[in-house]
Amino acid sequence: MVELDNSLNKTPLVAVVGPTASGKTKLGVDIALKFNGEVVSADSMQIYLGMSIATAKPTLDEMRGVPHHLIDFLPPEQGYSVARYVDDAKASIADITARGKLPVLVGGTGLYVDALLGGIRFSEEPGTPEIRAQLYEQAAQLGNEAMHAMLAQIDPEYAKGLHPNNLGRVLRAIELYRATGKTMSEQLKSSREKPSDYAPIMIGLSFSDRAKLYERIDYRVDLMLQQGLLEEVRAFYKTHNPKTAAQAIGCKEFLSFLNGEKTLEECTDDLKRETRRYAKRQLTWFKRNSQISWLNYDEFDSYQALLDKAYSIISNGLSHR
RNA sequence: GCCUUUGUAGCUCAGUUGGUAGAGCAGAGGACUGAAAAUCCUCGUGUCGUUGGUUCGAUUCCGACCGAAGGCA
Repeated sequence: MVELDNSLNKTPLVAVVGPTASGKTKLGVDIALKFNGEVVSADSMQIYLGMSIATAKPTLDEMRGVPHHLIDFLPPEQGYSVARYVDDAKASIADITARGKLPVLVGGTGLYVDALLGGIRFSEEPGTPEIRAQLYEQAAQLGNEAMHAMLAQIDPEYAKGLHPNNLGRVLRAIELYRATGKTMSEQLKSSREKPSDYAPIMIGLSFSDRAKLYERIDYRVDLMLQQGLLEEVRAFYKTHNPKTAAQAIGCKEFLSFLNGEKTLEECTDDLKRETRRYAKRQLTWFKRNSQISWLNYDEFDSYQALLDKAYSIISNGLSHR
């Protein structure tokens, strides 16, 4: 099959990305309302049932009647993965598009967004917990350096770019090789052989003054506490034994308060700090993506002005496809 | 008012037996392919409160002043 102009074959969609607390939820809904769209979340924590305050899930009010996909559907006991996300999101997008509506991807999990929009094809092998467990055991005995050296035997190119302390990734690369005979370097190459199915219009939301974003984060954490974050966390641990979901910021920080190890104030400060750091990591991730049109709140007179700019970027983008 | 302690990086504090200084935290930058709100790497020059004095040389010793904390009146 020959593709004359692959933009013609691609599915248009809007993606709203950016750091936590930058206002993606609101903007996403506004865009969906304006362009007859539905929201597809790209958030590795909002997929889970429960922990609604901690993960800042949109409330029914905030959704304003716009259907939201990939939110609040998985029991916290279950693990999840990028590969599964890509499958799930593809299905949602196909469904939305088939009904003649515009998919609006909204979320801050950079890996999920890029894997989906970049058309990355993951290995067929769905992850092998036995091999992984065995490797971790081995690592506990031999140490990080030894495991890194082991990887260097298998895949020197990939090992070169990895610090030995980044154990998770060292072991994942060994695991992949043992399970499939394929090195991570080979996997990285083959994952990008096919072009993406999507023609995204990407909007990044942030602040040119980092301190402003941090103020918003602090404010939002205080708000979460007023909304009953602590009760939510307490109840969550009582009824669940979460795996991935336990990594959620806003969850793990309060554990030491519930244990009596720290005061509520200390935990709240921890939560704010961790959220700020998370926001910074998100910015680092998205900054390198040249497809993103950035809109900085503090460069607009009002939210409406920012919204108008977003609308015009999208209208423009859609008419060129 | 007097006495004591104290004033060093955004914060908490080390330190220099006199040769202009370093930790933790905060913060910044970066990586990222099946746990990603995770995981990991790199980054420390600041009128050593101000001002005089002693000294070849003072952030370090001495004096005064200013600020802070405590004590006595």
